[in-house]
Amino acid sequence: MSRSARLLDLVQILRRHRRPVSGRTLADAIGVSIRTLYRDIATLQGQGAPIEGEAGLGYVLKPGFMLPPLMFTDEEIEAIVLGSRWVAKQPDKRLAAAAADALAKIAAVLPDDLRDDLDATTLLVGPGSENAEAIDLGIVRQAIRDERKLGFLYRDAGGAASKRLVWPFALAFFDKVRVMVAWCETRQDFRHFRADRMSGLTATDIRYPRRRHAMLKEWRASLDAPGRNGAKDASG
Amino acid sequence: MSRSARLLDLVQILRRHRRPVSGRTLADAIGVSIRTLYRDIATLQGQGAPIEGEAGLGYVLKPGFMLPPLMFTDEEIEAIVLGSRWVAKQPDKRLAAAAADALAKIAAVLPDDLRDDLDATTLLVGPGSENAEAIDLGIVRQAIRDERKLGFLYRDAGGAASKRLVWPFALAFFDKVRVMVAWCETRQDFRHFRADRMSGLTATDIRYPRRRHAMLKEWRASLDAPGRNGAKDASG
DNA sequence: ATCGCTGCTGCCAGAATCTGACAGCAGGTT
DNA sequence: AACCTGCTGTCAGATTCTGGCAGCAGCGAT
Repeated sequence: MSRSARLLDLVQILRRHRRPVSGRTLADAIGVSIRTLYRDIATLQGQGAPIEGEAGLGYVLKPGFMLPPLMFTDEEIEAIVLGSRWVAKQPDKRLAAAAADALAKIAAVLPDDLRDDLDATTLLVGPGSENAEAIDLGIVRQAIRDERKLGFLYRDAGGAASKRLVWPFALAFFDKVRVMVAWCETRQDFRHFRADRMSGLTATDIRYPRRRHAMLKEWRASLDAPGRNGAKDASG
Repeated sequence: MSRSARLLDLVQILRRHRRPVSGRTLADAIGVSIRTLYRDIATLQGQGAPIEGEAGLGYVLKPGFMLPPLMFTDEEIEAIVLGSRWVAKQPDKRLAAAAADALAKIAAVLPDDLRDDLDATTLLVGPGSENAEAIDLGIVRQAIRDERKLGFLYRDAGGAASKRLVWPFALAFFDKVRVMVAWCETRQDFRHFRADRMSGLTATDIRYPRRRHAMLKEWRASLDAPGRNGAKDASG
């Protein structure tokens, strides 16, 4: 058995005991000498495992779990982060704090570019309707990641349809409705588009000339300025 | 630099390149021989990293990310799983599928006892009100984990208060309101209790005589039997 | 087809690391 | 005081890792 596998085993064994376990017992369980066990414990502590040893008693692992190395796709990471953000906004303060802590741990090991991707997935909570969107939001997310222009047909609240070419930079999640935030080329302004009112989505190869991150920042600033009224649902 | 750290570095370097990178380049980047690089690539592939090598071209890493070993508390894991379950129920099918995949990967490496804990946190989506609960749900979660009785004061829809001693076994999340599901000793039946109507929460040391998992199963079965009417909001 | 580049595997000796045993100290329980 | 336990240092042997070499196969360009 490899050393790394043995370390995970050790954590699992510790998890199964609430009372202190002596090093001798642990060493026998994983089949190594007591000396090596001490080294393993030290390694685990170095990796952040909350193991405590007390002389005369033994070792205890604070409730928790060590996740082994896992491979996630971008979308899976995005789903986890989005879900955790939602939990972090729930009224259950304890669980919300736990979600925030978990997010911080994940964010700490994420490469910068992926962290930027996640910033483009804003989480907003508010009242929403039940309509399910017919379009493939994967295309929208890809366009945001690649900073490419996106074409589609938009039907506004009044039912009037219009053709749009936009620079998408964020996807917001209301309770039931997804909203894409973008710079609209036709209107020369920020607009947001309800996903359930979009159709005929067309990904283009044309990169738009601005940085996604900068636009997001600018859009947020525009939201804070009540006089300007910020972005509005695209009807104009 | 340790081998494990080097492997993570290797993934990071691969992430930064979209075009194929030759093994020679990678080997120089991490400071090892080409032979060792081949071994490292093989190890990573063995751990599930989607690295592909083509003769005459080089290596490409499919978009994704390898999470290094991370330590989470029980509550942090619970928050992540709950959030992912929420995402998995969203109308955005692509992201929902990603959330389900991520959950499967996490569940695969979770010890059984922790998985049971998570089953006790049911996710239900439906209309809810805005009331924030005043009690500490951490106590409820702890009681569920320990399978211990819980005492509290409950105010029903009509405003009448009653003292309760229950065997809690699940915590359900509606959109805005948390609901505890438990066997009520006084009423000798399953009941669910809105967290915002509970007060004076008292954790006891008394273990209740049934297994949490069995009660959860029985409760779910009772929900499917319309004649019995299942558990109701505790007013009787 | 030929050439060059690359991925991939087997082999082997030296380097690096891991491991077990022993000794000794400190802190806690009985 | 006696005992158990955590923890550290040291050192030789076992194990693993590493680099160099050789050879085969697939791909693209000439």
